[in-house]
Amino acid sequence: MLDKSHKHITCENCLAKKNSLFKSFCDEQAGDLNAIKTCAYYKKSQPLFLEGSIPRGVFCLNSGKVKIFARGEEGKEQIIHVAKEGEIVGFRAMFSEEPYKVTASTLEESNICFINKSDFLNLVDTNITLRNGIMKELSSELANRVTYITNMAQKSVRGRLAFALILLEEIYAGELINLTREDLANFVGTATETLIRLLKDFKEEGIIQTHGRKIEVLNREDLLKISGA
Amino acid sequence: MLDKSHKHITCENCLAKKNSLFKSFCDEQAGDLNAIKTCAYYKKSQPLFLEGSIPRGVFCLNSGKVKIFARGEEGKEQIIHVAKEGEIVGFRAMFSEEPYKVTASTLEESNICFINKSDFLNLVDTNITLRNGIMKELSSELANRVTYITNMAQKSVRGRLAFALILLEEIYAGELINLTREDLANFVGTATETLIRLLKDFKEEGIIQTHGRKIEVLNREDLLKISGA
DNA sequence: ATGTAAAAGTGACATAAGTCACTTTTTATT
DNA sequence: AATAAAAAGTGACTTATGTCACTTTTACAT
Repeated sequence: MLDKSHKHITCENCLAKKNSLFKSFCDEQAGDLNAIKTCAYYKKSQPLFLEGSIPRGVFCLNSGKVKIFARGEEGKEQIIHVAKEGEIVGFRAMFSEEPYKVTASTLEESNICFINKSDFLNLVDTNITLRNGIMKELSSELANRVTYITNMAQKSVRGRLAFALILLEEIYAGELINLTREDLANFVGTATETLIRLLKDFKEEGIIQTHGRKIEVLNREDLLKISGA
Repeated sequence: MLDKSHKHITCENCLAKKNSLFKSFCDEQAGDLNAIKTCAYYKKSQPLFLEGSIPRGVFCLNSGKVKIFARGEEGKEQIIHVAKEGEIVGFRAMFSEEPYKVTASTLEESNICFINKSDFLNLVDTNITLRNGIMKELSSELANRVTYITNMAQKSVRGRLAFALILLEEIYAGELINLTREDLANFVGTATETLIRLLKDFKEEGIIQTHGRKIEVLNREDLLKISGA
């Protein structure tokens, strides 16, 4: 296998930049960013950081997918978010002086850059656009989580699965949804067996189709309806 | 009944200030704040703002309790937070250019001050301590919601009720918890009937005691154990 | 004080979803 | 290619929780 561990990504040419909090950066600013960031290749299932550890900086996803999860009392993972290229992971922890409350781990091979905490905070202090972007991002995540909580509290598992598939279809834009059944169950908040049975129902109803483990959404409208109920 | 509708609270003397985001404010700053804020008395069950409406400023609770809730598909309230004196309600919406995603409504009679959006944003722009406090607050709320989501997804209703009672005991510090059974059910995320039955169990187990509708926690340790499971 | 509406509480019943114990299939590794 | 290990999937069973249809109690307005 080709060793991609030292693949270099320059911020100026980063394809993910346009979807990121750094989208406002001009070439010069991107150059500055490039100078302070480091780059790393992650294999599938490698952690970026662990719950309980001390935050040292932020992770900027150039390619790949990363799951962010907490653990419930019995250690069961609760996946809070699946991050894709362009997203900055772990910036929340930069502003609270606390250890991580969640773990981040790659779902597939990924290229991920790292910006040191003090460099990042320095950037936030000096760049008003970036700062406003971050405050807006924090706010809108907070609003998203209200929906998330309401869904968890009020919807059936079937409804939550439908909602999760809609979200994941957007995250996997173009590609097929590629998660283990266990990860998907931990995102939806249910038992793996229940999840498999519900996926089977959706298949029989012609709403989705599977290609091995990968899931293709055939009828987004139906999912919306089911998620609404 | 005494008309309290024009009761004036000065920020300099505000008892809630020490628990608020303005705790760092010196007397002079408190005076400036006092000059821009307006004061209002709210009766029980009055809204501060409604889901879907345009945010015009923030609300600073001098006394009383306020519930913040979203509505699920069938219109069922999901209470996300119960705010108490000292808390600033609605500041999240100041940074996203979007309508409110939640409704805020008093749970009891309350004295609540209002700071206009532009004045508030101006304050945030010019006062670094306040701004850092807000970013920290946004971050820690985000972290809290991770726990909230995990609880909703993984705990039994009994466990969630135990957890909710622990939170509410802190919010109603000293006083007895005073919520309708419906509100409590909408906080826990369950049916009112189920909630009532579970409260009965807790009473029979000697974990809580009721005084009319008000709830007194007798054994916090047991609640912690139940919430853990 | 009294009537009315809202809230609290109870009972019976249905079922969505969890658990356990498996088998089968897929995926990696030597 | 063979083997082990992980993931996917199935079946049987239990139960926690929601729903509906009530009664009783509490709180408030006239």
